[in-house]
Amino acid sequence: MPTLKDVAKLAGVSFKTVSRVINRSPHLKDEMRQKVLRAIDALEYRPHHNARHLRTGRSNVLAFINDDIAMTPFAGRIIQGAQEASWRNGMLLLTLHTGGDRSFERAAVHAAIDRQVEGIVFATMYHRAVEVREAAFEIPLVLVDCFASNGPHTSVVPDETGGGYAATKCLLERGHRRIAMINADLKYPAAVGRLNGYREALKDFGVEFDSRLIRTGGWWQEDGYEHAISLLEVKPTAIFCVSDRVAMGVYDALKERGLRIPEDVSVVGFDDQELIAPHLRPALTTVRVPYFEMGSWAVEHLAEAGRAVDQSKRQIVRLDCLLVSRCSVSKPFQGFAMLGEPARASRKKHRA
Amino acid sequence: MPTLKDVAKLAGVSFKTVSRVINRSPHLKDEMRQKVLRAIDALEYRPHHNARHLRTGRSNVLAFINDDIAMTPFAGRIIQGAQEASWRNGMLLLTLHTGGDRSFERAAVHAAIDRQVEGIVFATMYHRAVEVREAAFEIPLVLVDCFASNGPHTSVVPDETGGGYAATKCLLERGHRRIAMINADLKYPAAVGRLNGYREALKDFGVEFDSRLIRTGGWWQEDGYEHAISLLEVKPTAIFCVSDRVAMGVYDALKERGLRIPEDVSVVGFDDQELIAPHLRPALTTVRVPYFEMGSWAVEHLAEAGRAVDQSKRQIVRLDCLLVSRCSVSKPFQGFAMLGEPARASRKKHRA
DNA sequence: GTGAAAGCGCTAACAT
DNA sequence: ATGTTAGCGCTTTCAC
Repeated sequence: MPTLKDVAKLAGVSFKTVSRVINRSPHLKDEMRQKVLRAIDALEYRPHHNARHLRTGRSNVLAFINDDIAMTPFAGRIIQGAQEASWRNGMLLLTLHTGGDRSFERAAVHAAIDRQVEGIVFATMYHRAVEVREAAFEIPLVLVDCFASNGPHTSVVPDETGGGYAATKCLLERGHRRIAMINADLKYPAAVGRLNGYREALKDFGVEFDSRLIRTGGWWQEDGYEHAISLLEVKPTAIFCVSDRVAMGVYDALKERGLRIPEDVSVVGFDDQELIAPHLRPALTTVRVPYFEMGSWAVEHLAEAGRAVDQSKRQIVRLDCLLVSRCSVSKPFQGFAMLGEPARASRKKHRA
Repeated sequence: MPTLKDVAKLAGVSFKTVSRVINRSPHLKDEMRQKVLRAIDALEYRPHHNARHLRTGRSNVLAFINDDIAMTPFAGRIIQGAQEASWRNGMLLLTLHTGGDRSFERAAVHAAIDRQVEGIVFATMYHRAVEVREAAFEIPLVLVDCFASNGPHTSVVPDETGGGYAATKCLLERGHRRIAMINADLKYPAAVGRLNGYREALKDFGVEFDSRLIRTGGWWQEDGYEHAISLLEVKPTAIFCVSDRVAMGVYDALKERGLRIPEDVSVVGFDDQELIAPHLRPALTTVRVPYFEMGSWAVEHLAEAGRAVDQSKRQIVRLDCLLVSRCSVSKPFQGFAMLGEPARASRKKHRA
């Protein structure tokens, strides 16, 4: 690998002049610059990034640490956002995953710091509280899809409440009044936020909250299936699901009972999983979580922090969760009328 | 940040002695070592990794470059495998994604080389041929889930044929003879391999290949749905799907026609997507693709190459695709008998 | 405008 | 067994 000196020798200048060319120093004769540029080209010289770093103290590397990347396609979107933002800012990402192991988490942070990363992005695979280890205090840190349970730390999370509101509103606007919600356990911030959004929307439309329309459990297809079955007794005209996977289970249950979506029951999901939502029959109306944007926000924030080191103003930023309209929502029972079937009969079938 | 010299001063030794302690040099008095260790502890000294690298020429960093990480949960498994192997070998991973953009790919490789990575793992989100850019020739390279169309390069891919064989065999062993396959376009190596495996298994069981049982198209639920509908005319007792997503579509079609899985038709998928396969009703029997293992193999190979630099013996390694048995496969029509229904009637229903 | 010298934090080679 | 010197490839400071 050629070095500055090799280039200088070939160009017949001091090696400092080469350095000046590379760093675009303004005080340089043009002929000098051309000579050097030619030599650089000829040797295919590329600056030794780490040597530069040793001198300047800037590594231009960020660490991306996450608890588990393999189990969810979300992590990929966060990384992608972080990655693109890094690239824009001339930085690279050192990625580490901890598998959720606390002692490994500590080791990962240390490994990153030892590599002189300029900041750490810590992302979790679902929205939750995390305890920030002391080691991470040494350098700028941004939490993604999680927030610190101990002390203030900059963090970026989805606006779950806004998402729940958007999902419910789209149902209310179409005329639904008996809207069920299949939620996850309230120990999850996402579940709490989405329920709050649901209640707020109800209130704004003057619909009274009815706890009999609420189910609470897990995030999975199985949960959706079971709760949908039990919900049929309460005769909802629409079901808001806490996740796309729950919505999948709801689809199964509804179809099994001979109910059509959206003619008989409208369904809204949450997550906009590209592998699932657009490919269900009918394609699922759902809420998009801004994973990409969170990853990118985190890195942009870190890059800014590098310039103006004001880590003092720590904050929790909530990014919008937007509704993605597809085909699983319609007016209540409209489909029956359109098909020419007597609305009463279908109603009976549904509510039997 | 404290340096070697700070530690040396505190411990009252030369700074080279400290270096020796850190690098576990054998020739050291124990009292010396203790003194130094105490000073290191007191100052919370941590070696400056990049300075060390500058001297030794070893960065202990690998680049993980992939075309697109966000669109598939597979990428996460590859990264995870690569990551854990890196950690075992004292290395870290610099991740970059190219978004499939060729010029960006080039830039990414250069950025990685400029950071003095010791090797590159290049992974694709689905099994395919890639053209390796000249830039990548400079340092050790391993291709994951893809292979080089130009010249020999070490690469690790799934054994698609073995996977197709395993899926088909499990059906044949249960007594199925009319086994349909919903495949993807044959421009994909995965589709070719899985079809070959299907045919090999058929041959081993003395079953003649029947092209009317084959459908070719895309990877998605929609494809599965449409092909399943058209397949019902040919009365298969089992359907082998090229992907879990295709299997999802098949489930939809079968259920819509009142056919039960596996009682009326057995279904096998491919991919073992943890978000889908175990949560379908019934849980999907499928074939696991060794993403984790491929990622980890790539890094282990690179780490070995670092020790014994024998890049000459380039190779394509195929890793096993194993069957994951769940509930979507049974003997042909067995369910009808078990339910006490006359087998003939059910047969009629199915083949009508 | 250009060059010479110093040094970032560390390890390798040679002393002692 | 420990210390001294040199230098990895680069940028910064300060002469000229």
